[in-house]
Amino acid sequence: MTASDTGKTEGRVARRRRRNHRALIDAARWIMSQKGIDAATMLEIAERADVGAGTVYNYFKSKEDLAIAVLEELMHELALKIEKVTDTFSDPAQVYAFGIRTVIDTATGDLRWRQLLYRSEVIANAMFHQMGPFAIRDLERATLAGRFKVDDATLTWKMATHAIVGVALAVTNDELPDSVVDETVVRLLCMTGIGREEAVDLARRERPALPSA
Amino acid sequence: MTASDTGKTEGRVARRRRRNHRALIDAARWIMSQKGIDAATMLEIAERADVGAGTVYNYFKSKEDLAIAVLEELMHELALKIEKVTDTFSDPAQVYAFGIRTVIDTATGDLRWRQLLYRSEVIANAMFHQMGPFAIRDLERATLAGRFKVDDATLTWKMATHAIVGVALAVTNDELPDSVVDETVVRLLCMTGIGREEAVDLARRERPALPSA
DNA sequence: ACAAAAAATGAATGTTCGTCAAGTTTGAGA
DNA sequence: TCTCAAACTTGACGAACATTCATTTTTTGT
Repeated sequence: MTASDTGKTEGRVARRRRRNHRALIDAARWIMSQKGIDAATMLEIAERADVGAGTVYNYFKSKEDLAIAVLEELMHELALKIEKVTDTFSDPAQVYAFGIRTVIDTATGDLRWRQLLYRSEVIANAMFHQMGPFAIRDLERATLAGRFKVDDATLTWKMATHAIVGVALAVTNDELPDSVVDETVVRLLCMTGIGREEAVDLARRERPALPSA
Repeated sequence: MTASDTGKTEGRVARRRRRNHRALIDAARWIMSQKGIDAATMLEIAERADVGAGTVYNYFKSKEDLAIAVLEELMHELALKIEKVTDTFSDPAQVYAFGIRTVIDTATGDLRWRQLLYRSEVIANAMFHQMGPFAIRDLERATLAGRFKVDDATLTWKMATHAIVGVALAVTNDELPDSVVDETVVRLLCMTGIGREEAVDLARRERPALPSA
């Protein structure tokens, strides 16, 4: 029996492997989003994906491995959606502003995301509470002393900064009023060097809805 | 029998409560630092603290609760140590630079910290890989188009930024060479508005050792 | 058609968290 | 000093779970 007898050239096996892989990620994504990573059980995921309990381990080394796959996919999809919407924007600053805003909104408003990011909340909280007050004071002093001014910084770092801060903010706050998100976006935009007034303007501009699929 | 007969006015009970509380945090801290939060078992912690397995739950609602207490204490202690060293600095910019550097160094170099911050690694990684490339590109475009310039930003946000980015960097990289940490500190300092040359200078200055206790 | 290789299966294993009934300590009043 | 109720401690226990593995099923090459 040759490959061409059993199906397409690619082979049934490869196709089934892909189907199972997909089904597992989909199942894990659904369940983990509903109950959080810890509360989701491997058996439940396996059942929903319609495979035996042991089969999961042919596809993912461990529960953590599976959770990573889910997180990566979720973030990748969000990035693509943002990409799609901003494709039509003419102002590149607006593209960026929309991206930040959308990441924050999604992490704040979508309960499924909250569940998945849950654990980082603990760490972000501890950081804010324990290190924050000291660092703020030091920064203020250095600025008052005229030692810190403003200068443009490396793009990569600004990016990392914005993304992480935004999500940390989103995950750390239970009920984030719209006005706070607005102000946050403005402040993050200010860090890019744009003036505050323009940042306010950018943040206020109407935002198209994300594509749902 | 009055309170004064049984010990100090405060009472034996309160004292034992404090002793146990301390012993539990100490034990949890030791064990969680060695094996990570997940691998540390409540029984092991109880044994090391010299209390019954059930007693832990009279002091902490859950394992997570205990882990939070440990994290907060650890970070608070680090903040205090930094405070102590920088007290003698004359240049406030140097105070800040030292703080950043020390947080990064500690999170990178100290295996105990790595263990405790472990889970955020997953999220930070996913963020960097999935959102990073898009955000970088958007930022570049906005900058090339002349839409983003440089301006001073809110102190609080810069603080949050620095702390989180530094730790994310530290936790996300397995073997971080000194030169990379140097460069990182310089970049972070640049974001405060100080010029690059001075940032390099600040980062290179000799750093006193932290107090060990 | 057959046997060897690969994958799937789900019952069994070994741990773990958190609970709880039973026992112990505490300290105010008699 | 003795008594008693409230508060605390204890360790055995139950339920739940991630992961393993011997067995069965499917696939592949000849």
